[in-house]
Amino acid sequence: MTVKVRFAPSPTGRIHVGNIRAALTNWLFAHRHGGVFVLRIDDTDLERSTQAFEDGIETDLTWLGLTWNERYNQSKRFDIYQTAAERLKAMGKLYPCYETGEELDRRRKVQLSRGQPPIYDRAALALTPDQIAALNAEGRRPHWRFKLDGRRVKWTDLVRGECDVDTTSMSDPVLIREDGAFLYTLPSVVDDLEMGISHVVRGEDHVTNTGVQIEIFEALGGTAPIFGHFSLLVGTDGEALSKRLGSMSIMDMRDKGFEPLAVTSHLARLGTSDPLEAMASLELLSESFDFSKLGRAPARYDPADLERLNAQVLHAMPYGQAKPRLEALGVDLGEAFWLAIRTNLAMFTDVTELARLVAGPVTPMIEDADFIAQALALLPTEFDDNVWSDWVGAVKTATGAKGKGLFQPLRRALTGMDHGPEMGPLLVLIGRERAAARLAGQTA
RNA sequence: GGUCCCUUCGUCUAUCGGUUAGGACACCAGAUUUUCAAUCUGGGGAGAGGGGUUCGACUCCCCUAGGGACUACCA
Repeated sequence: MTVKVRFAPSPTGRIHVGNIRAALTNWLFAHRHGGVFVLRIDDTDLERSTQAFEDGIETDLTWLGLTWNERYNQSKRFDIYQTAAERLKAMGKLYPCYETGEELDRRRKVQLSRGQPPIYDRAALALTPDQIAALNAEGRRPHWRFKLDGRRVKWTDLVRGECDVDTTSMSDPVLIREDGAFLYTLPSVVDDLEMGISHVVRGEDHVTNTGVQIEIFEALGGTAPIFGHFSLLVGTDGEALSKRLGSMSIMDMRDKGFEPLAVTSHLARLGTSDPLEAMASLELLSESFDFSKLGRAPARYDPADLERLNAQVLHAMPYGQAKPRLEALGVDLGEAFWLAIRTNLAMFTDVTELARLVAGPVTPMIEDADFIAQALALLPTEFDDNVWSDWVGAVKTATGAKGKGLFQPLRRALTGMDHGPEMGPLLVLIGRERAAARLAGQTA
């Protein structure tokens, strides 16, 4: 079976960790099976959808490397939905309702206060053709509801196994609004059918929808795709993540300087039985993807894990990949520099600080002037790869200092800091002239 | 109020009736002539609670507690 999946975001905001996880899971699954990944912009809500958010979705997906093979806008496909709606109307599966929003709201509250489930009572189904004609004559425009069969709809879910939803416990869903706008449900089903979507992979917040959607798939004479509902993410305290989602947009992560692979590795591995580690590419990530590895319990999203993964990505980043970015920051000090300092990076932009350690200016920290003076006198004239160990050995012999007492003052004098990259390669990069100046107490 | 799902080390998870309950990350300790990083070695650390079923339960059933989702003319 050819795998064809879709990511269908609505351009009503920037995408965040919650919905990018859906995009990622679909992408990984598609690539694992040589399938097709469709980007379907769900802009049926004309009022809330904006071009800027639509562009933002493309920017974010592209930044993460989640490229798409096909792309659609639902707002350009209304005629297709209209045709499907007419078919449903002809079958009597889609029926007009004239209650106002306030009315519906009031009824719901009454039901709730009586301890009853807030389900639509299907009053509109009792309307006679004459009544409907009268209502229309009054200028009232209906919204349209899909008449549920009222049965247990079953499917075998890729992550949840055997599932069923009892559609008798649900209201008939509104498919078309009073103003004629299509609500998400119908376009989603029609497009899945029309585009030949083989697998619908999404968060478990859609399991109830699946029940009604399968009924619509079948009403339209189609076969429902295979469904997979992964568990949602929660915060570090186990509370719903949705409350903090605003601060976790992909855009923010990019602005803060996180590596895209850290973000994707994190979201791909979280909640799975695979180790939470940074992968070198999305392809590698997709090779280990398997629905059977997904847990059913909500997983905790911990930003600290993202930071760790980000560091991992940096620590393994080859020079060729870093070079253009180093150039952009004006700190491309060569491959030896990159290899010497990359394991000390948490964020890529940390390189500017580390570059300063080499190129200056560094204000030395010197406590024991005599000791440093002795060290300066012993500084070799030839700076080869062994300069650090040769020099330190000589200083050790001359002063009797050892261990921390030996290394710490030298590091402080040379870098002005208590910690940093390994001194061996660093000293070579600093060079004799600057090293000597710093040991002499000068800022260099 | 109703429906559905979930609950194993701090975290993500393995286990699919009989295990010293395994791994990864984190943490702690040690090693690698200082620190940071990396690496290696070792260590502590778990079945939400209560009832059943069974020779035997983390595993099956019920109840309770906690968490999540859904219950829109949002998606």
